[in-house]
Amino acid sequence: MFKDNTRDKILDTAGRLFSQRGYFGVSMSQIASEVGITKAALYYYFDSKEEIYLTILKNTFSSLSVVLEKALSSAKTPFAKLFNVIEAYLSFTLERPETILLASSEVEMDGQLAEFTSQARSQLTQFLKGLISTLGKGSQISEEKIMLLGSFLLEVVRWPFLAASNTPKKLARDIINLFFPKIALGAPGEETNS
Amino acid sequence: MFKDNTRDKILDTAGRLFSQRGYFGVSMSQIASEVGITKAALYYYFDSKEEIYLTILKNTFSSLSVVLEKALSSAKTPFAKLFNVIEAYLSFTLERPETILLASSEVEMDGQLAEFTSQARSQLTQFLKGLISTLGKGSQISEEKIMLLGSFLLEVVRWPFLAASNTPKKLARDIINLFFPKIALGAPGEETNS
DNA sequence: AACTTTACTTACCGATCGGTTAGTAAATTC
DNA sequence: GAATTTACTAACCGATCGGTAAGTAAAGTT
Repeated sequence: MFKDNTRDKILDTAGRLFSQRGYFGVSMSQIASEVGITKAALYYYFDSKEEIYLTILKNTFSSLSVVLEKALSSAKTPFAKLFNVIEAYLSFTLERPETILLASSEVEMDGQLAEFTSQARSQLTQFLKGLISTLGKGSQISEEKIMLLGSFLLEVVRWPFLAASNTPKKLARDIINLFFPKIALGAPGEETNS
Repeated sequence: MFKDNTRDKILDTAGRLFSQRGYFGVSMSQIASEVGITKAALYYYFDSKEEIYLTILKNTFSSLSVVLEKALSSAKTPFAKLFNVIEAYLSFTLERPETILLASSEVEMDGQLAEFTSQARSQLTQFLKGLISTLGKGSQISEEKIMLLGSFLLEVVRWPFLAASNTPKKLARDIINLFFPKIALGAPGEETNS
């Protein structure tokens, strides 16, 4: 489980620190000393502080999209897919608030960072909209609801008191019940095996 | 509308900068130069960077609580109160995302800051819970819903695409419809006069 | 008119910032 | 076993950080 590869250790440590103190709140020396190397060694693996940050973001979003695609294909009915995706999304984000938080962090981003995060965000929104549209035909689901659900999910990771007292499964159930009260969720169509 | 009082100008400018770049992303020199004074002048009005930050937070939360109390007393029926409070809250936060964002910003806060923000947050949650409990007797409203609504409202300010395409009034209506679908909101009991 | 207070500025402080340069012990390649 | 590559360290860079000390022009007080 723990990495002895230095590059990965840098990314893990930096990710944790960035999420706790923000991009500007973390110094290269801090990262280095927590990893147990010198600051110069960071520049052996990365060209700049920004590159470390960007790498963490990209890794996180690529893991997330794998998880979501897996959840999507692990069920048959549209509503079971939706439930699985929401649950997978919640599990992923609530287990690593550190990394997800980065994407919507305080940094008024320049150049690459801005481009990447806005693209990632709209990609996620698109994914959710597409998913919801597969089941929207029969049960009339308003555009407002979809926007609210999308926002809800994109930001859920910021709710520490929600995360603390609920499992992802329970949260997913509550959210589905709230947004789609017509569907009884006592026994969801499929169980994920994660 | 614009302030020529230097102290207020410092708070306005610093608030905007902090919300864009985070606490650590803003330097005292930046604040000073945007205000049009020297860095040393900041220390004539405030003892430290942290004091500026804290002052902004306190001012914002005290304005907010005034707004909420006013909304609460501007309607008679519980549901009209709820609607007015939600709308007032949305108006307030969506109009000044800069300042509200500070309270849940990236800073892993120490001492005073941590104490203040956690207290403010739980105060808001308590306010909402109290409000909802006044109407929860008749219409059964689950604890889950209340928690979700509280989270929703506390974090709504972070949804730029929601804020961009919706008025506070419309958003408030959508949220009420989502959380309390039984109540027809075509014509809310009272209109606020803000 | 002398004095004090207000609202700043200029110039500086040591510490830390992101980043670089030169070197080196150990492992790998040839 | 000589040469090269890997994975770093020690020492340093100019710039900027939060913060301070001393001074000052203007306004207010007595």
